[in-house]
Amino acid sequence: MTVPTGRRERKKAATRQKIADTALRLFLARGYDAVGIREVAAEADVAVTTVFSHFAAKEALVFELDEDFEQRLVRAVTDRAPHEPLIPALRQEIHALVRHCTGDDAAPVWRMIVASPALREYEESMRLRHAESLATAIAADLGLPPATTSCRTIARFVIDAYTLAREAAEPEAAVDEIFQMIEAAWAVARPAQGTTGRGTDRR
Amino acid sequence: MTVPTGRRERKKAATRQKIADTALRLFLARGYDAVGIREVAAEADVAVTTVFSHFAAKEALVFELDEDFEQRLVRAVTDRAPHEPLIPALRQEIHALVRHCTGDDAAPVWRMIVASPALREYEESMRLRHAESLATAIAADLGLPPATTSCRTIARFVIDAYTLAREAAEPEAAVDEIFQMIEAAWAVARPAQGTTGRGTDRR
DNA sequence: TTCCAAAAAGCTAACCGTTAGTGTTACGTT
DNA sequence: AACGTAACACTAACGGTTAGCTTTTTGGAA
Repeated sequence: MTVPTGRRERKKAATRQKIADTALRLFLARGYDAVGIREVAAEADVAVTTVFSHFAAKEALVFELDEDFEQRLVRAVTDRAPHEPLIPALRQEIHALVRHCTGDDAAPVWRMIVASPALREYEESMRLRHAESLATAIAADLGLPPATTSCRTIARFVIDAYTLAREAAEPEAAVDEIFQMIEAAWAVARPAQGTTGRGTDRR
Repeated sequence: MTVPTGRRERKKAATRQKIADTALRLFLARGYDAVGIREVAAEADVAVTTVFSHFAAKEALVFELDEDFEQRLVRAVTDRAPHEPLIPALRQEIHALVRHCTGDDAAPVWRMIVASPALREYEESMRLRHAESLATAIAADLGLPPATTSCRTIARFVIDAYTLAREAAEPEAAVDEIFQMIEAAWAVARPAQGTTGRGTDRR
């Protein structure tokens, strides 16, 4: 039972990386829609089925780097310091995420995403799944049932903030502006807080 | 230059209707994913290309009835009585829309949509387009530039309200709950109102 | 009435993303 | 050394979608 980096796992990771790199290179060079899966597979010297055994869909090749988005948001809720209120913690995390994807190194990829309707649609759908995870984390943190409406609402508002801020002329200012609105919305939501949560009122 | 209902337009509309009816009937009978476009075309006695000349995609066959959703939201903003505030007008419209799609007659269609990931994804993407239209209408109503962040934010919140309320245990109550949050968010947004709008402050 | 331009519909044939089915190779374990 | 299995390859297909081209229908002009 050798646990760490076996050759098999290394080879698998290498293949995956090779596919992702090849795909991104071709996409950036000639446009996402102009490059087919068969071509990516040929250029990476793998079979088409191998591509789909590593990535769920063609769009997923582009969002490979974006993997930890969901975890970061959830952790911003669960791992925050005691007595730290919820919304500011999320605001800080969204700030970091927006800053990251508007940086110069990520700009070409982002331009490609905006240019392709298929990629935009895929991302939106992905973000909605993230919103569900975030809602669950928030509800758990407050000791509320997982599908509480106010928690789901705030979670979606936070995702909206991320999406809208990126498209704004001044992303950083937009984050603050939208989070002022979210803060106000959360203040009036006041979900009945349970007793199995973290115990201290730091909403 | 005969303007109104020529025979040509009537026949075209009839063909379109026949396709939509056939498709919905087959989808409800055997499941959305189990019925292919070629089968819908054969059953409606038209060519496959004719189906796609009337509907942009397979999913659009299901949302044919939902066509005026966008217009209703926009009109809720533009056609409201003078001095009537914005958010309550939207709340009322969302109430009506939620009531409509949770009614008994629409229930089977709705169940089908929820059961199919492809349809869910398509609907979300559609709603986002609606949010953009709504944002533009709100901005125009206030005499603001079309892409004002606070207007886009509120528009997305309103769409979120529609989506979340439909999935809540008590949809009507959820609409009111979420709109309390939206009202608070809008109150702090306070976008600088221009002078070319409708002139009266009835935000 | 006759004829023409254009809209609507049809047919064929393909493209593209994706998957099922079926091997084959290479690795980790015993 | 032998075995089980994970990774990958190959073929062939399926379903949604579109391009290219022909045929039919229709509204209006000559």
